[in-house]
Amino acid sequence: MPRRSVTSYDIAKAAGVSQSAVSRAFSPGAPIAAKTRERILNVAAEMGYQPNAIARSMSSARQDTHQKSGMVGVIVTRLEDPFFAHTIAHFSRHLQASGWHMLLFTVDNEVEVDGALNALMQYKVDSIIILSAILSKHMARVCRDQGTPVMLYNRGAEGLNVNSVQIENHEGGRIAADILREAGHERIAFVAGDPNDETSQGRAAGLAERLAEDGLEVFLHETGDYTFVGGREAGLRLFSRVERPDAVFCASDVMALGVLHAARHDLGLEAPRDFSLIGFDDIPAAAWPGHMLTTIRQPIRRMIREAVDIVIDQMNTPDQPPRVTRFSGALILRNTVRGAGPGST
Amino acid sequence: MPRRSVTSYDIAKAAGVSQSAVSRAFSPGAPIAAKTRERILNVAAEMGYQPNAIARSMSSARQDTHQKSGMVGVIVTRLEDPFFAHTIAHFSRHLQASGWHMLLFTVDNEVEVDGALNALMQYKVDSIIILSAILSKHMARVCRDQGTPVMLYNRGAEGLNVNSVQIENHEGGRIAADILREAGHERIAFVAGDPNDETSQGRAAGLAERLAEDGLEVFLHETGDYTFVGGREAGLRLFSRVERPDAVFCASDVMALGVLHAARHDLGLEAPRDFSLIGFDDIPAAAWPGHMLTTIRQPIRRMIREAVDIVIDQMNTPDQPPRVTRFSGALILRNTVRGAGPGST
DNA sequence: TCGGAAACTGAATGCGCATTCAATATCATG
DNA sequence: CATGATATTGAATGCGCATTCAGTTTCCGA
Repeated sequence: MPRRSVTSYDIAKAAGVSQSAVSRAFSPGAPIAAKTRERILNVAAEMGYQPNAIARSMSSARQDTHQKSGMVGVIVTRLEDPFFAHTIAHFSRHLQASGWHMLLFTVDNEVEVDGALNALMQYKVDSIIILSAILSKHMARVCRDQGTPVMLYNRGAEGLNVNSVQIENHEGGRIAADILREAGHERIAFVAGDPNDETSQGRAAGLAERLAEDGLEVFLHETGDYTFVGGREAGLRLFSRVERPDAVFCASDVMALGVLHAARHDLGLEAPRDFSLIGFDDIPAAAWPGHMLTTIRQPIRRMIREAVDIVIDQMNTPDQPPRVTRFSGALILRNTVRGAGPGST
Repeated sequence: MPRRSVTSYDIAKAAGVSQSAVSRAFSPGAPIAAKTRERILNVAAEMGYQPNAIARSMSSARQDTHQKSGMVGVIVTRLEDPFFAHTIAHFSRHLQASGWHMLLFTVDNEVEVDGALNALMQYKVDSIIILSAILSKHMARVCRDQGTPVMLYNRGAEGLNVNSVQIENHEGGRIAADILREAGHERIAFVAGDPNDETSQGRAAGLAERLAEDGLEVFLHETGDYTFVGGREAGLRLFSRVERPDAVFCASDVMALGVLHAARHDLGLEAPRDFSLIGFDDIPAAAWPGHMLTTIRQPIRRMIREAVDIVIDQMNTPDQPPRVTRFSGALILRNTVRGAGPGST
């Protein structure tokens, strides 16, 4: 049952005008008499006509720069993570509010990114946003050659010549170290997400640097895979040692909550009584009454607005140099660091 | 700087063949000599050519049924909710694994659905999946007329003539009521998500029905807006009454966790000592050691596989009658219901 | 009232690709 | 070696729309 959908020609015929007129009726700013436009729009509404976005994009290919598909490609890892879910939700809303649509890819490891990127290029998306994943030099070049702006969110862009918006990881690590040192801790452990990724490494480096200034070293290094379960296991390992850490800094809140639950419910240890704990991100669950996790907050609303603004700006006026923005995390004092409660500042 | 991207013509010229040949080289099953194809693919690889998905979709419009864009439109509400984040993550992976791409829309209320739907139709997506939102009769008709399969996930499709995959809400409510009655509870409160939506209502109805069989009524009705904060506030209201409920059934785990944290940390009440608590969904946080929430699990992997399978099947062979599938929730016994621990079955 | 500018309008064209159709090349048989 | 069958190939075409270009109409001022 080949049901062809209504096209601009059908409307043209019905309204007694040319196809061009119909097209113009739907193009803001196109030269067409107000009355004509209105009549056409009425007919179109009656017949349920909507311009075909695909065809639109096709025909715009003749234009100056390149095709405008109206779509922004977004590549994300670990969408099940509350932090990313929030991030995507915000991206989606912002993009939509500005009239852009989101073509979403989930990837499980950084190798898949290239595949997703390829698919995105095939769809001629007008720009690409990559969350927490690495971009190969090769694909960075390809995108640049195509004139497709790329935004690396939550990752740096050293030598890649693309945009980037991220939190100051190193600085965040320092802040955590600071408050922990102020509280008098000396055996400070670090729980990495993925020890090989830039994010974790930056936070660890900030911590180590600050400790070094006091002649200290990171007491123990653990890995929690950026998950609750991983954090919980890391916590179990950490606290089963003969010499236990007296404070733990986790590269993410989810892992910190894992440590907290492990300590409290598996081992009977309480923060901040028996140890201090700091997370990173400030996800909603960090503020739950039973957690009250002290953490470094990422200003994700501002960060996302910035990322979206940059990308939109570059879609509108191409060939701009890439922009790199870093945001500072803010220490959110709750109840998991000794002597540093919400009121104590 | 109008950088036109490489087209099939460029490859044709470089490989000394016609454009048709290039097209065929990229179409599995097309009549073309193996040697020719190989040569073309090599040239293409060298020149970084990838067929333009948009143009592909355009040209396929001449075919039998309708355009194939290779995209599935997904509309979601409350993406920040862990339950939906998980759901979307699974949808995304499944769809990708089968070679489909996901055009994602986030909507904040059910009115926006129509807008998103319109945008989706403009992009000629090959099918549409709607998560937890209502589809208007009008748009259902439009989609049907266009031949675009629609899947309502987490919502029924009474009188809409579209596909639907959802959990048995009513049955889930009964199961919750059952275990609570077995535990001897009599003052059972219900915390709705949105009291007007089908999901919440179904769960409430199941609860009420089962209680009625014992001559009981739902002790108190509260609303938690499907959020942690909403659940927490509902819990506070519930437990500040002179006559407190002795059990609470929440329409979602997030709200149940809100009730749990409120009871435990704001009021010093403990489950199951002072009251019993059951949630719905079985999100990861329900299993955290500090929560161990008894709940009704949604088999979301199976549900999503089913939803995706139906949709893909209908994209491949159009004009099938809509399918409706209901899944049963499973009671997951953890530690928030009196006398019904994990080992007690 | 008339000429010219400004405002509209329609015919024609191409975006990049898949497909049809006719032509050519290749092959297996008798 | 001839001949029909089969495998490949290229030229031409259209998908639905935006835009260019060449009219055609309308509006002003003189």
